[in-house]
Amino acid sequence: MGDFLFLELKKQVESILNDAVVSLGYEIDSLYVEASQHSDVASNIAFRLASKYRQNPKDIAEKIGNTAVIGNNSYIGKMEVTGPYLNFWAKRNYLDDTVLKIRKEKEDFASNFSSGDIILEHTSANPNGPLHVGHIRNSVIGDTLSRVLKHAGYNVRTQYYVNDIGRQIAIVSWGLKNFGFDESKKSDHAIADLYIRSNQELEKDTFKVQDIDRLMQMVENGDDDTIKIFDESVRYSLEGTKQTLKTLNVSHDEFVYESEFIRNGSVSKIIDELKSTGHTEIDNGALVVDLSDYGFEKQLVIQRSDGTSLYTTRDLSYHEQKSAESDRVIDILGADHKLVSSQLKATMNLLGKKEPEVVIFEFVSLPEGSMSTRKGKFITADDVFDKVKSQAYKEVDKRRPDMPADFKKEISDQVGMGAVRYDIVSVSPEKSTVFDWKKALDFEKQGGPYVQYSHARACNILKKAKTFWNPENSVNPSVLVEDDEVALIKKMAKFDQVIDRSAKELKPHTVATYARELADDFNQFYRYVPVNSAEDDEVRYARLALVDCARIMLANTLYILGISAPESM
RNA sequence: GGGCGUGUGGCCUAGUCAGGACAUGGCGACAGCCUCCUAAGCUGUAAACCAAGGGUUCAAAUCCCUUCACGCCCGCCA
Repeated sequence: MGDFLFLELKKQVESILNDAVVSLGYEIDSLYVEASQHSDVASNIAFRLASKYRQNPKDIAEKIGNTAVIGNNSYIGKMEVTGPYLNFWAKRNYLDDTVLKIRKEKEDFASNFSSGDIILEHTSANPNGPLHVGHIRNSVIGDTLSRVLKHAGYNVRTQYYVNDIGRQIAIVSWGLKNFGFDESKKSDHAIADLYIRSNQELEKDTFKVQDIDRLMQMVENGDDDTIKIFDESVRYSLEGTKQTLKTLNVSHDEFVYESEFIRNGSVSKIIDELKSTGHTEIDNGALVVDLSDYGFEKQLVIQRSDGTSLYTTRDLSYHEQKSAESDRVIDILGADHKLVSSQLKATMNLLGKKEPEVVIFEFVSLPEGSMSTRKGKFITADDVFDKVKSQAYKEVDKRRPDMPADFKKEISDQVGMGAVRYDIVSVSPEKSTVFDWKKALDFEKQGGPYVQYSHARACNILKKAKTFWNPENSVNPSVLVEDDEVALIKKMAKFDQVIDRSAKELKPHTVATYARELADDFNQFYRYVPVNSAEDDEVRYARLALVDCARIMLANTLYILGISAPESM
């Protein structure tokens, strides 16, 4: 029947509609088949044909309804014409196949339908301090997206681009030389202290700014001692960042260092390539690229008048490398990169290279304004995680007072981080948000913990059935006829569409919405349909199989969201 | 000044790109439910005509125009 369920059903409806439309002599570009609240799938194609052919949409819908032929060997059970709408319902075998398929394929259900190599860059925060609540929006979006794309079948490599050569690292290194390193603190926090303190010093005494310029020149000229201290600064900062990301359940396959591109000659290579396009010129001693063909009024500076390279230039080299090593390049970037990323895309295009697909997310600000590492105005991710986890501990303690402390600790860590990740990923990236402690610590209903709880409930039912039911036993899914059972099965069947769309549109938040809906349907079922106490054996076993399917799907959805799925909580 | 993004019940939010059948869900409020599988659950009530105004269309939260508000950005920082 194909690899899909909902998508297969949709395809079949499109197919019979297309046959009907063609045989009636109409021409149309799309069949407008979508999921509907009135049926399983519906089409409003009659409206489109009505305006095109100047006929009554109801008549057209009627004609199509009379012409369309539903094959026996399909998922479509019923077609109904409701005024101008064409409604379709799935047949029983659609539900049965869904249950059987999930039981058979488990976490591989609706996966591996795409292929190709993707390099996905995310987080890439400057190594001059700890990650703050804005950075982790990048991490969560990037990590979730990489999980979605992997499930879809892509070979995804995630990269963190380390800016180890910029001005702010020079400032940190200057501070490290002058003030020393505070061993008592988490390394990235100690680096932030140095960065903030150094900035204050530099503001007071502009003479010292020359020190920074000198450090930058020395590092670009390959001075060993300077490189060493830069590396040390970066290593300290990154060490802390990696810990933070680990707590968030985020990991990168590779860390790519910006300085590499200067030292291995790629930067000078790309400058030559740009020159040979004929679109560069010298402006006040600096080398600039003319992007007016791409609608940019201002020229892009790629080399300073003192001959040193800029971030932009090194980023071009980095993208040249990514472009060569993969089929698709995806960047997750904050809203402040909108302009530079479109300039980068234009320049890549000018060079005749693959452009990155850029996912932009809007800013996270504080109630008192935007964050700034330099001014020390930020809330660190570590701080949020700690507070959320201890709040979660209180919640667990309240509900499961008799459980041992290590259970409470483990569950509260999972629930706390689940709440954080869900909270971040569930809002679409293009919305700017304001961080609010009260909201962060309030485990609002129907967030991460809600989905986790639904999963734990499913596990609990199965645990209770262990003595008399084996998940490997074959069952007859056709006895699952209650409304709540059918609704749950249909929701699970739609997983293929969710992954497909999320991967195509690079929108991770749709998976969060789906997770919530799936949990809704499961809880509904849980409330109204008895499983272990069902009177009939065949029914009980089929329901256990359904619970097992729900367990698999909830766990899988949580996995894609990077949230752990506790069996008990 | 210009560019990009956002504006949905008291608060947060889905839906907007591919216009259609009663605008999604939560928080908060109010009223209930321990129903045998964990009440981090479930049920019900009140509450938005989708920033404002115009336009296109048989049909607009969704497309176009204008205005307002907020956020981000605008060449030798990263």
